[in-house]
Amino acid sequence: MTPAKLADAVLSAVVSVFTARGLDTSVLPENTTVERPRNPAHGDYASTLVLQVAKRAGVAPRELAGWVAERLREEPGIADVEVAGPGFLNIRLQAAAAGELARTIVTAGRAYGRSDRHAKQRVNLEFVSANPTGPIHIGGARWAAVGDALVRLLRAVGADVTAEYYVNDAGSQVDRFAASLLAAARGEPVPEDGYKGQYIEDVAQAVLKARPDALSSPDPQAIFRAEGLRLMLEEIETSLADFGVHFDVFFSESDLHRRGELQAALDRLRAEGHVYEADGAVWLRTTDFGDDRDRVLVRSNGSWTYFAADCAYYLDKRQRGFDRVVLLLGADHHGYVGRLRAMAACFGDDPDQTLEVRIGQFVNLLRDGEPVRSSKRAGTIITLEDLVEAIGVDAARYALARYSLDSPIDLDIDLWTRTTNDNPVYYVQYAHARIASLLRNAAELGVDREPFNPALLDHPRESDLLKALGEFPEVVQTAAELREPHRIARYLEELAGTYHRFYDACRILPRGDEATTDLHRARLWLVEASRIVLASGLELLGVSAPDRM
RNA sequence: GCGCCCGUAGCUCAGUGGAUAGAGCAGCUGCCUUCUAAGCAGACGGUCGUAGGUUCGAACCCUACCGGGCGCACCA
Repeated sequence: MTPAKLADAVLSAVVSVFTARGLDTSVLPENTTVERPRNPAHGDYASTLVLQVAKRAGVAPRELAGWVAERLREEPGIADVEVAGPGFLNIRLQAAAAGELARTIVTAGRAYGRSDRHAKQRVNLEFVSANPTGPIHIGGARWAAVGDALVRLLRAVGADVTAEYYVNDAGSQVDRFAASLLAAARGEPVPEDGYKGQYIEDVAQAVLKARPDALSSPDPQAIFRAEGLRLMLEEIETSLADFGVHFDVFFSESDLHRRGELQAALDRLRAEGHVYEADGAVWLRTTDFGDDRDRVLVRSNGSWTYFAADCAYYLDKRQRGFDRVVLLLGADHHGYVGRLRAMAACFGDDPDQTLEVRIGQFVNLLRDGEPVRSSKRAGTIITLEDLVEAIGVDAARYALARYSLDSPIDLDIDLWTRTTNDNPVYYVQYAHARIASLLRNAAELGVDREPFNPALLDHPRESDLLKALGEFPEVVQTAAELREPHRIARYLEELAGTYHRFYDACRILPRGDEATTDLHRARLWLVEASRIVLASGLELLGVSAPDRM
């Protein structure tokens, strides 16, 4: 029996008690969940549903709990139900019902934990979107790891997701980039406000190689601009691909300009009545929808603001049919949230429904416990590629995805490069490799899984493992809905620990010339189920599940 | 000054109103003649920043304060 099915059984027991006693069923929720108590004395699962509804139903919680317990005990698969404390329901499953979960998981395979709950949702998830004026730095690496995991998670719950990268190829920073390349190609010092670093030199040379005529053309900077952007973007795509991150769309800001979408967005906002002119500039009255101050769309010199492009971009996404626009931004952009939400409202949308801005804290790099300064302009960036080279793709992705977005990450380079066994990802991967090895041995010994008697899985470590495996679907769903992939990593660490403890306490394969028993076979189901969930969870994070370590 | 985020074990961090608050790492004590010891067991370690409030119940929700990070352009 899965926790979800048990929760359904609890709810229907409550409904039937309410109906039988003439209580007001409208105070009941549409669905409920069961918890896994830490204390084994509190049963395999516990429900707090009675506590939540008793007061509004006008019944004493303990009395209501008693009625529900009586009804629940008749449910097949349930061994016992106790009323505890103020009205907790502590439920114990029959070993056979609990053990059946192993069959459920093995039968479902990779589909276990996945659902179509959000199948009707079309989501556009934009992340990284680093300026194409340099390589992806360590901060961008975090959004790449988290964003890609989120894409996988949302797809796991059935959402139709487009992973998108916004290429800021139209602003003045691109001019500075082009000017820096040109200067480097001419052997001149880069401009004061230009970009520094070896990569500028490299890209400049690459441009010259592709376009030997660049310096003698009528507008050299235009060539360095176009070619430089192309090369830089290529490099960014390559390092992301090496990191296992793929985007469905690289969306160019200059395309928005070229297609006149900024003007179209402005017209639309004007028609909605939120645009006015003052001091020679064109403003959007975002204060109508909670922003601190109104925002300029067209400067008094006639040029578009970056924000105007944001408006056009949002409108473009909506017109492409996305009903949910999700942005992953760094903490330095949190000041944008208010204006972005207000902008969506100015278009007539309800930002609570259509726009979601997730703010992530930065990655601080430490070397010997000292912060490492990372500045793109000064050329002292630590890039995604540096990180991968130092600690590998698996460790890097895992390290960047295992923390809450709200939490800044202190990544000590020396620690991560020096010690590999301190790394939690190995703990999880090792559990998978251990299982793979064991399954190879089982195959060699000719141990089969049939027949399966789930009632034999009644050892405490076996029950713990079954319970941990049973949590996976809800963890996936919660992680997807809250946009918090780190929950998957934390879950996997817990599952790996539970497996290691099971492995330590329970012999799985027959030793020496022992005969194969039904217990060996039953445990093999449990082991295979564990492998499936570990591999499935690691896949959601984009981390490999090795068969050997 | 205003806004957002954070404050939980020595360190790094989990914990979307439930029971005795957890994990990893560091440090201590044990466990490999047969399934991977990159593992396991045990002990140690806490006024959940402070003070109030909300309720059957608060690390979690509300208010104030303290401390830290990051933002507050006709820059991008």
